[in-house]
Amino acid sequence: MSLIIQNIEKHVQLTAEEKELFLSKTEIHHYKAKSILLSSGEICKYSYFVNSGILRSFNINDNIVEHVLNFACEGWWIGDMYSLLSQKPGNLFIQVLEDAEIVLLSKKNQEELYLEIPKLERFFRILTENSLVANQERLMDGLSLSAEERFEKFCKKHKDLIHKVPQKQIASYLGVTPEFFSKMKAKMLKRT
Amino acid sequence: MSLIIQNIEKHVQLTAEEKELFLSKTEIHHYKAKSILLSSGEICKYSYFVNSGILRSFNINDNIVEHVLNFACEGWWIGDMYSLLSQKPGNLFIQVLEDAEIVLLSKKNQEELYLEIPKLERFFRILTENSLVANQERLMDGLSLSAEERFEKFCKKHKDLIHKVPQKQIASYLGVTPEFFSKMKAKMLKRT
DNA sequence: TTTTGCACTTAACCTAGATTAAGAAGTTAT
DNA sequence: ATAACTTCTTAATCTAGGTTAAGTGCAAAA
Repeated sequence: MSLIIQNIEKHVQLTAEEKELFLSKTEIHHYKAKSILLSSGEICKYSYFVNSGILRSFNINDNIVEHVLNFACEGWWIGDMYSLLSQKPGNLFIQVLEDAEIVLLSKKNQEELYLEIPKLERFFRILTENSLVANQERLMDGLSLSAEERFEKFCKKHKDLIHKVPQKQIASYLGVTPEFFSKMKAKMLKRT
Repeated sequence: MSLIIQNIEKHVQLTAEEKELFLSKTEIHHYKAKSILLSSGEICKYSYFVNSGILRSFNINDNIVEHVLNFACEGWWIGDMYSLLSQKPGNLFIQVLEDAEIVLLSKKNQEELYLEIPKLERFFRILTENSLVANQERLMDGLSLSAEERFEKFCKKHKDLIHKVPQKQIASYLGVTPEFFSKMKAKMLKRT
């Protein structure tokens, strides 16, 4: 059973025909590490589901400073929600960090599927709700926790990622510079 | 035509009967400024839609420090998404800042409505999507903008709120202390 | 009308985290 | 293997924003 169908069936049940229809509207692609799936200024045409590998979304400040919005690994969705919904040019990049197998679902097919399989409207509603809750928590953490506390929370939540992605990108996700992150990490280790 | 129906019809069209059914599943309440509609530790049972007045959601740190998550004025929805979805105790407060007329939609009724009027599944999906996009932008702003820049953005986006809510709460929303906010504001005025 | 209590300001001092710079260590390509 | 890059570390110095504290102005009790 494909990972993406399992993912959907966590929230809504599909018949065999519905599964087939769904899969017929997706494409599977393989990408090497460092590939860019979406660039700032482009219109996002797909939702990306990760079968294997690791992706990240980030934007680049006027300056040249990157800020990581999200990581996605096995079983996660990623995309530029703003651009995907508005069909206007976004300001996110989506990049492969570790060789990846990705399921692509185009916006057009997604909307057709909403009409053909209304249950999917529910699925994506729930997916978006969960994503919103996670984002709100991260927002509040940014307002109320120190960098150390945010890092500890990150470690608990993303054990797998810590040794797989360059730490400068974890620093960026947490909202600190790589230099400060390195210093902080050393201090935390010494304390243990 | 009631404000909440107008709000829904921005995204999906309802028949006269559907409108009636929807409204029959809501309650209208009036609250005085400072009322608390939801406290930390409680399970959130309603989505709140603001007909008039102003609400805010916030949490309180171990310390005693408040952090404003959101403001809601006329035509906006507010709630504790985490608690509402999980039906577990949340950590948000929801409070009235200016005398308000509020439409309450219980979780139970909302779920019944999804079955009775599947179009509403679409409506709430779109609502949640838009909310997620706004949250992601705020998150990125927190990572990449200075307090001044965040304040300028806030002013453009919420002209109405600036003179209606205590500025210590705007400070909190922006993630700075009231003292720093006051200093920053004075500096910005002098510069003009 | 006085008092109590917030909201706001100002100012001195403090610190988490940024910046700059330079070297060490690990990767990738040749 | 070696060159060329990138990531990570360390350290000195700097600053946006926090903390503490005292004072002002104003609205709601009493």
